[in-house]
Amino acid sequence: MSIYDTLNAEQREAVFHTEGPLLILAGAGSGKTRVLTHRIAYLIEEKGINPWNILAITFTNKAAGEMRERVDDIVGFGSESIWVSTFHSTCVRILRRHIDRLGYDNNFTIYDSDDQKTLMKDVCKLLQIDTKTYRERMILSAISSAKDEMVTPEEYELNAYGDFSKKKIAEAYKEYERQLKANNALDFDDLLVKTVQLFQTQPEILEYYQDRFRYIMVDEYQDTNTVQFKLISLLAAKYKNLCVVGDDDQSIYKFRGANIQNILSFEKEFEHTKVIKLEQNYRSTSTILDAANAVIKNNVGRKAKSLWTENGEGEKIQFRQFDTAYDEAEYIVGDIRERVDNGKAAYCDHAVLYRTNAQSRLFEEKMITANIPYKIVGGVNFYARKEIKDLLAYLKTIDNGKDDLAVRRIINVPKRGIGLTTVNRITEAAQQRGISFYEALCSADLVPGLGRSISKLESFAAMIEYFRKEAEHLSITELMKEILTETGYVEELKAEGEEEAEVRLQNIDEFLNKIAAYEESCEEELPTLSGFLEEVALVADIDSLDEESDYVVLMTLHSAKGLEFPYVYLAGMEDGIFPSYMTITADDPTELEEERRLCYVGITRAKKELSMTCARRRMIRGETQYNKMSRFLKEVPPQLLSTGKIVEKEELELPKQNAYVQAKQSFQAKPFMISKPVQQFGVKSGEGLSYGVGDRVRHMKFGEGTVTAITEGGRDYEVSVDFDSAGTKKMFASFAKLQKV
DNA sequence: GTGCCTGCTCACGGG
DNA sequence: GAGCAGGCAC
Repeated sequence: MSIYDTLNAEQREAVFHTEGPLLILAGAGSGKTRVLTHRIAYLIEEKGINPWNILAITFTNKAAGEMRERVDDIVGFGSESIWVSTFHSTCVRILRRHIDRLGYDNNFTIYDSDDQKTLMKDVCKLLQIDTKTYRERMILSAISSAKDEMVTPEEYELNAYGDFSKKKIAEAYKEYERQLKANNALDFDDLLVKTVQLFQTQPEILEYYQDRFRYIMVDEYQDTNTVQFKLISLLAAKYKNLCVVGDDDQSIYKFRGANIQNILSFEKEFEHTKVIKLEQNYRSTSTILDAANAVIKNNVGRKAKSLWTENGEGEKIQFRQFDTAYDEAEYIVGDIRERVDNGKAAYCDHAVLYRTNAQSRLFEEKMITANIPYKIVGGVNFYARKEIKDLLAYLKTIDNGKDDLAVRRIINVPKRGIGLTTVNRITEAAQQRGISFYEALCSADLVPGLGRSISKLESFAAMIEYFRKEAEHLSITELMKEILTETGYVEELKAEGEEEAEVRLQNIDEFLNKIAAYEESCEEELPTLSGFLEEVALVADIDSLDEESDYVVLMTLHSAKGLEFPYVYLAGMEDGIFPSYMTITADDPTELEEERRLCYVGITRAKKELSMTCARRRMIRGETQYNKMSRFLKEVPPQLLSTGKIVEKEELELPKQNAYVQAKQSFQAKPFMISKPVQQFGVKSGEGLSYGVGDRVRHMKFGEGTVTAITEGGRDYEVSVDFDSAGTKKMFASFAKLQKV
């Protein structure tokens, strides 16, 4: 009995087909990761391929981490020399070694979208482009699309012939590129573009990597864009042992240039491609699968596919419509709480998926009140916080003095009396002399009109030079600590004493932890400053989902791709949210199709049970919006849905019950048929609670305290308690389970 | 040069 | 609702 016996016929065919181009069309949950990992094992163990010669590319860090883990499990010896990484980190690893051939320093900086925006602002100022007519983001997204298609600034200009706004963008593109290069920096798109350029201009480097990566595998192939396709085509051109796995129904990244044509071009670019379809689903119940199929079949532009499963029918899909987004969040949180308390599942068996990151806040609040451990994936990047960016700018300045953006960011942080006027004078001088900002600053005495600032500039430069010297023999952690004390950064925050400063200090501690974690994780390779900065730039969430801890996962539908959970909640199923307002109003019907594929991805994440919820009104950007239920919901056959306990009319008009029971009941199951808001029950504040304002109460976690206020908060009572040790907290009566003492 | 206030924009998604 | 740019007073 070998490990390959557990595979079905098609999966085995894919595993055993090792030579030549292979296209695997794998439906959701059809075990494609299993195929890829087994294929790697087969290559090494049965075909005697050196693990060193294998490259597996994924889209997200999360997917890469998961694949890495599974490969380690199955391969055992030698698995660490297989490259398992994202497109972007693959490129960075290559560029770090060879980008000097393209005229960059090998310790280039990577700009995130904030940096890009800052740079573009400078560009627009320089070219006198009015950012009211041409928004920085608009220009940047045009440039990004151009780079995805490998269009150079010069080509862009040629194409723009006669089109005024395109011409403007072309100008900005050119200058943006010039400044990036001057700063020795690359943006995310450049990582791919420059790698392709490197391969196209340096045949011997290309050949080295072709020989190295004799066996290449690409996951989520449907989401590759033109430059990514070019990259793998170049790498695989010599041996043609390229295996790509994709599902056109799960293509959800058209917005960043994903090109479905790549699946079609694949068979053109690589002759004699073997195509294998995986159609048996091992993940979900047939109910969930039927719903997914019913939704996706409304898309016109797709390849016919028939997913099937041997799994049972399972539970119906739960559907609820609520009055407000608060109610929705409470229902979901309460449902999870109940299932965990009943011992039916652990926290980590649950995932809450939503369309936009902004929706996470409500769930976060409710999870905290319900004392449910949770983890938000994605969202505001830790490394995008102000204090962290400041500290990173120090490290970048020390590592790469050409990064003007970084130097300018910290030249007056903490305050050292170097103002905007001085910075502008230096910028000008640097531009005139064609040197970097930092170089100009070092010879400040040559810059006219600086006056008294010169001494301040000199001491700043002396400090950076001192750090550079220290960096030679200190670890990154030690260097960072040195920076924190020498610059007075921590001192300044401590002096503020505000709560916000407190949070920032905690984040700095967290940052030090992350540095330490990086230094530990580099076992053989020496931890370097550049290495750390690179990891930070590429990894959104350094700590990926770890299996050890037990928590509910909150994330966007996009982040959820490739993952699976026994219990999945799709929240915010409303027209205007999902599908988003932009796609509903768009002229292009394919945008709605992309949105529908996203829905398909969401549904097929669920293994056992799926719940879909929506709210009649919710706050968006500070204003209340009234939404209809999502059109995708209506595409699910009604017989697959359950709307929970239907409360009869009489029951609604029953004499007042105990308010606590009522509150609990109303958030547990509020079917969408009820049009009468529960608030109208006519219960007065505090009635039915065993305690009132001024009473002493006990809370499971926070201990004893005094009730200061009770207000009616929609479904439930909101109770404010001044705890003796934990401070004042607001909580919902039904969750807090307060005991009168 | 610094700090505060106002008003504008932003939000669709990830590396 | 939040974060940021620009304007204005000190």
